[in-house]
Amino acid sequence: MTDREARRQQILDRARDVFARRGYHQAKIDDIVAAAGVARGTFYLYFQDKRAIFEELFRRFWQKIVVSMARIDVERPVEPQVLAQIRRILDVFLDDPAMAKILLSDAAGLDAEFDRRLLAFASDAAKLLEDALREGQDWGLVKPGSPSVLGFFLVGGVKEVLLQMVRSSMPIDREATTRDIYAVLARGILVETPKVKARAAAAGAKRPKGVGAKGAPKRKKTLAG
Amino acid sequence: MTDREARRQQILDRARDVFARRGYHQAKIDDIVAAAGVARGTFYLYFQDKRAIFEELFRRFWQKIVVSMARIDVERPVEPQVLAQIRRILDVFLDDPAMAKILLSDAAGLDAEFDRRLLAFASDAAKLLEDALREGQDWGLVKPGSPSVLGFFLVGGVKEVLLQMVRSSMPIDREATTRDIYAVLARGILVETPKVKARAAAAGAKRPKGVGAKGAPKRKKTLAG
DNA sequence: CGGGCGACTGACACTCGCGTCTGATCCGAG
DNA sequence: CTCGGATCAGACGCGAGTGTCAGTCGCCCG
Repeated sequence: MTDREARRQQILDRARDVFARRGYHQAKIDDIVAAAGVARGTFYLYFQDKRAIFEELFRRFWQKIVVSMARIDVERPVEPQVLAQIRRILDVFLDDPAMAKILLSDAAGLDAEFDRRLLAFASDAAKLLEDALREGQDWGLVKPGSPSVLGFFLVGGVKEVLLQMVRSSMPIDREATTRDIYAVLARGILVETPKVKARAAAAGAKRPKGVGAKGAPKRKKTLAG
Repeated sequence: MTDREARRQQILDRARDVFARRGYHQAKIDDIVAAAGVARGTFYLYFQDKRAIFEELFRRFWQKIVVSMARIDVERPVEPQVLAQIRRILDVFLDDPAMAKILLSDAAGLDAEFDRRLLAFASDAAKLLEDALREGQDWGLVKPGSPSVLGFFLVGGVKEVLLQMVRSSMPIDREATTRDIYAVLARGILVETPKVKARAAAAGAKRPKGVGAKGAPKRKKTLAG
């Protein structure tokens, strides 16, 4: 039956490409069978319908992600563990850009049932992350703040960075990106300065208070994703 | 013609609700006309097709966002400006949760043309934000790191927080959320500690290095969105 | 009063893509 | 060579959903 498995895999691979290129709704069965070089009927020999093949792709990639996860051991130095974790996630997504794009931009909005399942995943995982952050706060490793807000922020940040990287298909320095993300986690992006109440009216290149540049354009971007 | 405008607005409002509830693809013209209490034909008197009404909703909301934006003046204290900016964004989205949900989760993946336009928006805005961050780095206000990675991270973080808030429709403390987001921007989430190379093997509740709790579950959440 | 106008209606014809099915073809095993 | 299973090409029927169009209705104006 290794023959059958190979054929199945071939169709899966091509379907993945089509989904990534066109998006779920624009991807027609005809596109998939054409890309896979098989007849229409053959497709239905291996998969019940379009939804089923999409779910299988989704499930397989999800599995890779889950495997890449490791709990942080607070008894040991945390920084290298977190760096390694970030790097693993980057690798999983960037090694399969097509699936990454599908997961990050097409997965939502398929239908009510699929959305429901994603939401369920999301809320389970959010709760776990919340607990992890709360625990970190208890240990004094994580700063105060609503754990759920922090968690969503981190998750969203990583998602967006990955999505943009995959979309623009520009050259990616994974090592540098890992460090950048870690830097945000660890220290934020604004320079820490003593509480200088400097009203700083006049000119001169004296830096005012310790806060960052965040201009109008920023959120523009936000929504475009 | 105020009559005509009113009718148009009525259809727009109801369509917004339907899109928010069902998502773009699941929302049928029949759903919209039923919700608006008009006949099928009437809909086409006011809008060319489903795509057109969606674009109009999108365009209007986008306008509100653009208006809410203000450039950060580095000559004046930055912290209050950034806090106010975060708060304005929160207000725009949370005051119209239906549109927020549509924008944040249904906008991508409509079709090739719409995606293309979103990407254009995104890359323009990303470039502007990149410039802002780079400028901030020149001024010493923003820490080193790839401006584009930082920018995407921030944008993604804000998006995700908003999306989850809108989705779960739980009670929201806008003031506290504003502070939480600012805190991440300004200082990250991990507690800063001196470079203690503490290998810290044994037990004991001594805190190791200054890094945060980020466990396996986290990314699970990531993808679910 | 009646004729015309424009907003509105909803049944209808049409398109599109899905999933099935049929008969032909290919190929390895016996 | 022959048989049977897998595959092929593509025609087919079908249901969902769209956009249209002939017709209705209330209103105003002469």
